[in-house]
Amino acid sequence: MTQAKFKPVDEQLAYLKKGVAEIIRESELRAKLEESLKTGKPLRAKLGVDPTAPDLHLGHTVVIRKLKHFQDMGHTPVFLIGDFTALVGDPTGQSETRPPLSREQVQANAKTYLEQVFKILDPKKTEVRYNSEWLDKLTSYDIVRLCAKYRVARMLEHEDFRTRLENEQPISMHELLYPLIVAYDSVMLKANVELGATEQKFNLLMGREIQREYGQESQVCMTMPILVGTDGQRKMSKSLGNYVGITEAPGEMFGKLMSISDELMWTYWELVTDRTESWIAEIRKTVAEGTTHPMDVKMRLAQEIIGQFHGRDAAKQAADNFQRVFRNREAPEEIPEIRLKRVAGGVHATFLKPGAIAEEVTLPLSSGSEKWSRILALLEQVPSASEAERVIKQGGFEIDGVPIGDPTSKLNLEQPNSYRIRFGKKKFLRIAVE
RNA sequence: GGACGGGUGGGUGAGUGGCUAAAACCAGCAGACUGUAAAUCUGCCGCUCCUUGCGGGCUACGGAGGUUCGAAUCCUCCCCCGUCCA
Repeated sequence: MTQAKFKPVDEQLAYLKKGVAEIIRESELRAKLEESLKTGKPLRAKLGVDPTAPDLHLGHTVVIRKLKHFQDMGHTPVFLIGDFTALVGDPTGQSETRPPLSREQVQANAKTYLEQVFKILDPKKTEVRYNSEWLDKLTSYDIVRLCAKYRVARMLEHEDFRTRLENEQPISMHELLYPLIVAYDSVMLKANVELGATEQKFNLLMGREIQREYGQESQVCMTMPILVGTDGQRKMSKSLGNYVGITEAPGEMFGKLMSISDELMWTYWELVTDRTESWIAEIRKTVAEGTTHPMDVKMRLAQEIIGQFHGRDAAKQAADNFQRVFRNREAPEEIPEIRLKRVAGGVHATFLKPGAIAEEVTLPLSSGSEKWSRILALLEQVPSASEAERVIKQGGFEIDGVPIGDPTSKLNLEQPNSYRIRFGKKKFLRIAVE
């Protein structure tokens, strides 16, 4: 434990400030860093996450990456899993009360969450905590005392509560408890810094006040911008369908990242890569001058991001594949294959995906040939046969490179053959009749 | 507990007895354009069947009944939400 384990305060501060939306207060952060440098004691940086859904997307990583920055600077990342608060439900940004999760769901989510988080954080240096550790033990007495420390009027100042009141939408009692409980977590963890997205500001600030009430020095709040989703409009979220999941296949991620607008790409450089601000500014200048093509910069961005989760090679491969399919308009090198085989009482289908386990189903098909629209629906390549028919009518269907516009065209199930299918923009598959 | 307002397709939201698979907008999908995109334009956008047609059937407006030739629209009961008053 020597003082040399920390870098000079200015250097740390510069590193920690990259991409942040707001620091409350920067002067306090500086003071804490100085104190830690002097005593050799690392700061405790808290990030609380509710495992309400099992899958992380890039939006979540913005703030996790900031926690990593603290780790990089030698401080202690405290990764708090809100297994208790997940049962309460964060009202932030919610227009409705969330359906409560069961303990089992929360446990399961927490596990997969951590696996994903450790793609970014170093598990050996991270303090992982669960807030049920202390929240389960609170007595009614403790809860009443905690509630006594905050005023209703102030609670209702929270924008989400306010707008819900205005819009005549329901607010449940337990939702008012959420910010208080999150603040209490900071007390229990003795957090020096708490990270969160900008929408968490209210909750983070509450931590400052409640810590003071419990005789602790207030934490510094550091908020990160919300990552805009691939639609370029709204925040990235799974329910809006504008997300890039970090466990998604490289090819999938590549496609999604390339679909963001040129303008939005700069935000992604800033929030989900390790490039410095000056590096980003430099390359942005060359694009503005026309010496670098935005598409190439975007492909590079996609590669860098994918590399974080899948490794360099996979990222490179995804890039090559993208080049092939979308720029050269060829079929991808490896496409999923479905083998169909006539059996008694139907047709047996085997799904072969590159790098995945084969799956098998039996389809209730009796006639010798069947319409493509129905086949694709039964194989769950489209939501419904109507949908498939629509796409076919609109020219989104090709067999072996030949557009098929006739919705009545059929697949002969008796004649062994192999077909290379393009369905819509992105879907390629091979169907083999045996 | 009382008074009032409300619950429509993935979302917002129009529609007060037939012309309504239900306006409009958003999202989504396909095609065109392009440097992947974005933007723009065109079309589609409940499910299903076939002879793919301004075709047939089924399902749908919180739930259950009822009135009617016919109900998202009228009636009854129930459930849910909000506001105000207590």
